[in-house]
Amino acid sequence: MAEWVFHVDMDQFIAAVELLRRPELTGLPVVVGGDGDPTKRGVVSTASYEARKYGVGSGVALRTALKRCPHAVFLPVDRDAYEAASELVMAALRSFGVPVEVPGWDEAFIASETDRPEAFAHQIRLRVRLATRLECSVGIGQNKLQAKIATRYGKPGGVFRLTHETWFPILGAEPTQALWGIGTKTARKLAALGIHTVSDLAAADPDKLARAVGPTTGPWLVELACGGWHTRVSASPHVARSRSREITFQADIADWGEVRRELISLVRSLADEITDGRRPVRRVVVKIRFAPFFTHTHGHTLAAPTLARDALEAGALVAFDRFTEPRPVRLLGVQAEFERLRSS
DNA sequence: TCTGGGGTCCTAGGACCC
DNA sequence: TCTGGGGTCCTAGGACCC
Repeated sequence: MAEWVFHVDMDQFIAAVELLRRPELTGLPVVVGGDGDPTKRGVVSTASYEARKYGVGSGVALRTALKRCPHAVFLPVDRDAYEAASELVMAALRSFGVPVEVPGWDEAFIASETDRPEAFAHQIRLRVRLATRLECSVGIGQNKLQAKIATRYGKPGGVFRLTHETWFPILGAEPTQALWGIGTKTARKLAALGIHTVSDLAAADPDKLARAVGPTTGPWLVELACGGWHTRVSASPHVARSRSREITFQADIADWGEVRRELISLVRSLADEITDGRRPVRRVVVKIRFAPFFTHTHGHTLAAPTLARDALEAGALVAFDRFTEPRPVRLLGVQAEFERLRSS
């Protein structure tokens, strides 16, 4: 039997969870984001397929979404509800007794040996639906990259297979941004080198790309374009590197004393979240986005790794005091980096 | 398109050491 | 006495993803 990788991706996950408890909204354009008030600063987390017809998708500003689709139903983000739904989905996937890797709330990779991958994919969809009443799409591939990209072609509610043989016929003429890991910035850099399509990138010289985008990233991009991605599906639990809290103010804050008070409150709430027996924090980083929209960070490495609230607060203030230009602040964030586990 | 919140990994330059 | 080369860590920023 052959080894296949399956990528399970929930359809309009957040919107679908909301529709489960508000069935009367089914068929309407539903937009989930921020605190549900589309006149405030914030972006769309997920829009229902009905709303997407109006150009409202993930990442669009709520105010823009309101203009494009004024009759949409706007709902606040309810993290706890999505995490609970996600747990049910992942439990259903693990019930197959094969390795399940969970890179995000609404998606998972599964490795399994089978000669009938489509049949297994349909089994996955059935089991998820029975456990959660939610729909998903399943991509099938010979590695994680192929499976991940295949899902896109299966959406919504379908199954699609992508292999070494079909990779270039299906993706070769697509723009480089079709690949997972290439965004607008990298696509633009590649275009400047005359690389526009996946096929162009697959044929590019890795050394030349290394000089353009970095020693690791360059050769990796070529490998991506060839449809290779040689990492195994790993069922081992995710070990967090960091934990952060950030807040975008509804109006920019010009009073530096107020920014400082907001920081203290942020770092205290962050400390409360991470004191439950995790690894100690070795470094605290403060992030400030100034008006109109440029971001700076300053960090402070603690004298010794700790989970003590006072030490985290003091560390955050040391980092904060390295910001010397008091300009109006749009966003304030604080990040705790955990002590790294020593390998070997 | 006036741009959230929570993450991850990579890059490049400087410090520091031998 | 004006100066090599390699390794590694730290730091800030960039890019990307969901």
